Amino acid sequence: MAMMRAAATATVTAGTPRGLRGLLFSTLSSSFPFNPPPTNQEKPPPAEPSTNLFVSGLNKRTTSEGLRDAFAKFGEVAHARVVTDRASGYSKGFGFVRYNTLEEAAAGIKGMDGQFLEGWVIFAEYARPRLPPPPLESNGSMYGRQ
DNA sequence: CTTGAGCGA
Repeated sequence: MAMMRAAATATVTAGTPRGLRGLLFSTLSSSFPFNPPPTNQEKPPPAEPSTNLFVSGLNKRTTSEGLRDAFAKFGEVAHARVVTDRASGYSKGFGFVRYNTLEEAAAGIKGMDGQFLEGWVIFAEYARPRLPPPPLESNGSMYGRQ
């Protein structure tokens, strides 16, 4: 009795890894060849063209002046601002740069995107409009509307 | 380090 069990266990244990591995590999290879990623990873443009530029990856010590000076090489910078938390006064690590024309903005993005600034690689792309104001309707604010 | 806030001219 004992030898039967031992023989069976040994046989199964010895043959399991190879058999399973070969089977799985074969199945996976047939089902998933080196095809391109099945995930529909679309790559839409960063944002619609705008004169406002969003720059991220800034160093904590980088200031609006540094941004303006860095982007002024590709066009006239109408406005440059590094976002900082006014509550604590700490830099959030990103900023915004506005040009007067879309051509300058595009030049600034293509010229500064992926470049190093203050020791950090920065990313530049078109910025989106700021957070929209909430409808904010509540009792007391309405004076007979609705 | 990845989407900002200000109001005095």
